[in-house]
Amino acid sequence: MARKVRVRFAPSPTGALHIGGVRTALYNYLFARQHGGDMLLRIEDTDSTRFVPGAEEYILEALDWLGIGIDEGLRWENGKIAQVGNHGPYRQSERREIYHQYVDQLIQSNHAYYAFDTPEQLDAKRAEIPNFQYDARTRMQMDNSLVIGIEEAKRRIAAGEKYVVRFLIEPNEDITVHDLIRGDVTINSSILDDKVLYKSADDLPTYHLANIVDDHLMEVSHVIRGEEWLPSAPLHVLLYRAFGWTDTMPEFAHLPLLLKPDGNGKLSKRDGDRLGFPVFPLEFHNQKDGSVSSGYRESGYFPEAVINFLALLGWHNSTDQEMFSMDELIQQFSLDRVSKSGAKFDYEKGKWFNHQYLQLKSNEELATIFMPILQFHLSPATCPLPPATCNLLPKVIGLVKDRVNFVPELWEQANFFFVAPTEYDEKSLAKRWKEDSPRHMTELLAVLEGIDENDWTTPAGKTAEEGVLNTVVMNWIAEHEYGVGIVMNAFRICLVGAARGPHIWNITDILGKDETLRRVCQALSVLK
RNA sequence: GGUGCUAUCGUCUAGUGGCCUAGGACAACGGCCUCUCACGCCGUAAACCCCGGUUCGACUCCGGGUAGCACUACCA
Repeated sequence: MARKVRVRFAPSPTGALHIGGVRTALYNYLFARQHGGDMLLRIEDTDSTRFVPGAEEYILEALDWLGIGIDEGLRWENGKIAQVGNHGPYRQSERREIYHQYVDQLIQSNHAYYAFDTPEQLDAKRAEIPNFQYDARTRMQMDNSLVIGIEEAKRRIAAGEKYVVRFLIEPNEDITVHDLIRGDVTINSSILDDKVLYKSADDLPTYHLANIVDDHLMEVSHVIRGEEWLPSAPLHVLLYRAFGWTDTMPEFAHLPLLLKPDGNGKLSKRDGDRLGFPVFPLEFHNQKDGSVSSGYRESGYFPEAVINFLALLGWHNSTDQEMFSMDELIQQFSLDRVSKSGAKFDYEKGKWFNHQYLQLKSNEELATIFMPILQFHLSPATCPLPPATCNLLPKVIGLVKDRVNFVPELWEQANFFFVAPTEYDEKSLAKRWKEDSPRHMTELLAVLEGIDENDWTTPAGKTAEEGVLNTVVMNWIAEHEYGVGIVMNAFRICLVGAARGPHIWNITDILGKDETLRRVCQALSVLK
């Protein structure tokens, strides 16, 4: 009896969604799709003090941008949050009554107890006793219902005293968790402390309780989450046992962590700032601390590239294939091909992926994306680009796209098509602008002037070398025994302002006769 | 400190006892192409953490070290 696959991604709205979280979401999504199951999204906002406004919207929008679809729970629809499914609500802060019931169940079955020790008292205890832990060895010295009795505890609660509910863990029991990626992991219950399950201060459970209750109620079949949860997995197993839900306990898979590109440790927001790359899918303006974090979307990444890059950070299909569409990933993804060790985040590889996907896009599609960027550079004011410029765009992009990784970089590669150079690159001049260059250019001007306007543009279907311009200019060069390189490079500097860019006749094609001549004259007047 | 997880080129990884003289990709370097800069193509350099054991044979299995990471909150 195969259970329907239901997985969940359950982020906390404490800030922007970290790229590691994105990968966790992606693996969950791939697994769900592959098995024809459901992908749920639940918000774990049980820490009221850490809530960041806008984080929820951010997470949902980011997943939507990346194409990680949500079948149930909270999702992004038409620019706002929508809730779907009949296991809701899907925000833990809206499930208080549900948790009350299960906390009571645990109290009544003696799997949990009330504790009144304040955070300050606990801190004092920890300062006083090295390695202090609230557990079987110490709980009878503490201020809880095990010591004072349940009646007295209830009296104090009724009197308004703050309390928590702790899980009572029996010591000296080996607990084995089967992990789909790592196999059996066994730990002894004595190292676990009596975890706080519920805090009356904000009338909310902690992660551990809420997580188990929700996964059970939402009929989650597989828990795929980060490795940081592995140490508490045995606690979760104990919780399933205490509730009597072992029959339907989900299977676990703990994913390796994403590590810093340099040095050691988990990848963090600070690494992105320090090394200059985004750690978040979308740009995020944190309303709580005022910080701004850069995002992959705003940096010019395609969602497909981010997905492909992330998918391969910890998973591999054992072939040499590198490029995977979402559909291919869904088809081929497998938890037992997920690596066990953490992966250092290699930003350079991410750029390469984006380069690949950019080459796959049509010039027209890229033109659409590039249009606003071009407009910004050309005329930051509102006036629309002239239609002639717009029509030219796909052709220009076709000439330069193979040399960029990101759409915004198109400007640096193609700016001279739209704006005549006013300055000339020092290095290029030093290397390519010779003593004879002014004379060459003056003569070239005359040669070009003699070419009929109708012969100017390379005919469709011909290569740049097959046009009239090439024939005429090459003949002229040969006739005077000028060096091809020396003339062409000087010419290029006149048109581009530097020794770079596509084939020269591709440039003259787009510039047209008038503009080409104008630029040579201009250069001649500036460069002596 | 305790507990757990992990360990192949700089990085992501392939490798499930003989196909390994350890494969691919990114990055690096060199060459080709060429009017330039790129792209592209070709090539070079680059790794099995250490010590034992099992075995005819170990990158692969076992044990022990070591190292890295995670967890050790009324955070998730």
